[in-house]
Amino acid sequence: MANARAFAFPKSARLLSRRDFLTVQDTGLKVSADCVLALAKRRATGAIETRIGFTVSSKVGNAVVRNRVRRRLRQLVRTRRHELPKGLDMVLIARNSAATAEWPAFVRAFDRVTSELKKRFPPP
RNA sequence: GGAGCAGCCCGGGUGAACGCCGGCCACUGCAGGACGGGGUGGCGGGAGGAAAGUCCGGGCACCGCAGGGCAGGGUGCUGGUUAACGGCCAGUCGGCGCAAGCCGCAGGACAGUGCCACAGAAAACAGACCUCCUGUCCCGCGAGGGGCAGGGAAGGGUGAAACGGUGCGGUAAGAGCGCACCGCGCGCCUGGUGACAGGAGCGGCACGGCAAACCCCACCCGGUGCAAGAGCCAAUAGGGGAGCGUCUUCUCCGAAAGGGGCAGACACGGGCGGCCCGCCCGAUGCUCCCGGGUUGCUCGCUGCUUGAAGGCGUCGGCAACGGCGUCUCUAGAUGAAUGUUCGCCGCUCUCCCGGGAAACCGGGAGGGGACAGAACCCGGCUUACAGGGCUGCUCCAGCG
RNA sequence: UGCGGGGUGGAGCAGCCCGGUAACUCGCCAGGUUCAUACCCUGGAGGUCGCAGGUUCAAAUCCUGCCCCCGCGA
Repeated sequence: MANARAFAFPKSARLLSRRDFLTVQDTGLKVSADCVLALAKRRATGAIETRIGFTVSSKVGNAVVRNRVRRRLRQLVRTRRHELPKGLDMVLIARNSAATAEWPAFVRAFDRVTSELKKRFPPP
């Protein structure tokens, strides 16, 4: 059943409230990669699923640009979510350069974030 | 063929892989008193002409509203149109353009107040710096200069603007002093619903400009906004603090001190969501302050023949628009869906190769493809926009 | 989503209401003073008044439409 929808990205795998964003941003671990800034924190209880939220501020561009950046980030997370460590809360913040970045730049940035997080949060 | 004006329309298409939001249906099975929630599958739907800016106008919702007045805001040629508008349509006037057309916050300056820098003699009510003319006196051989009395405002100069303009006559010099044309004012006639236009006449020039200065006039406007508001809701929960006056008549309890009740007066406080008059309220209740709880959920919200809805046809109207008939049903998110990646086709630009005298044709490679993302819903306005299409019209040139 | 404030030499700010000359401080340049520097004294340069259009004889100022920055409430 899990294989049938391996690339799904339902709401249960996303951060949805302002409180969650703030705790991750205040106490989480920073990983910087080109056009993206990632923040991660291990979830308090023994939850398995990694939850991810996106932040694209108005400094990045107008509404069309912001939507495109957020959809590309979500596409990355959707297809390669299984590569990330389990049981984390993450926030991906788009930098200003994300407005003009091409698709390969997003892929390289995600590679950096993934390898860095695997070092910081090794599987038990 | 070139240059230009106006109006309308389009805003890439298609395929694969993997996804997101919502609706309906089926199966599954979690919880169970019930509403419900999860998973899987199937079938439909899923951004714009400006969705933008938030500049106006409405719908809808709550609050307020006996009545009156004052503030405040808006609009501003006329007539229509509309749910309404600062929008739109038609016309008038003024300006620009050879023209098609375009632009205009375009009421009132004898209701009042105010301002008009610098320059200039003088800046709004008339006045006279240089000067012109007449008479007379003085100085000087003379040319001429000066004083006084009077007439005049044509000429010079300053300015954005100088108290009608141009021409002819007239005069000592001049002056609407007279005449013609133009401008201005007044009433009359004609046309028009009206703004206004045209005509003949009279007056003999008085009444400078600025109201996108205060203002006056006419008309319009209650406030706040879907985080409105309603339900789940039991809750006006439970808790702490402060305030609720004075005097008088009558009366009740009491031996008295004092306490209570009704009514009135004067204050005080509160409410009437801009203010005032005015009105209402003030003792098992009311008002204010402190403090506590809420990642709240659902409806509103997106269609039940819906809705100031859209398409087509027809009728009325110059048109905006309206009547009738018929067809269509068209996104509903809430850390916020409507995509991401890779191909192909079409458009366009550059380069290379081949053919050709050239226009061009065939093949290959590379690049470009705008402005911009619904957030309660409509009607407008304004602003941004690669490229393309259609219709009508104007001017110029050539040919027939 | 509603509302408020601001944009003036390189920097900070007046002037705007009530139209006519853009003032001040710091900084910059030149000269003086000093053996030299600083302080001080004298003189000078430097501003499309955010952009566009309009009203007016005349606009930083008044009106209209845009752009940008900052702040506040729900």
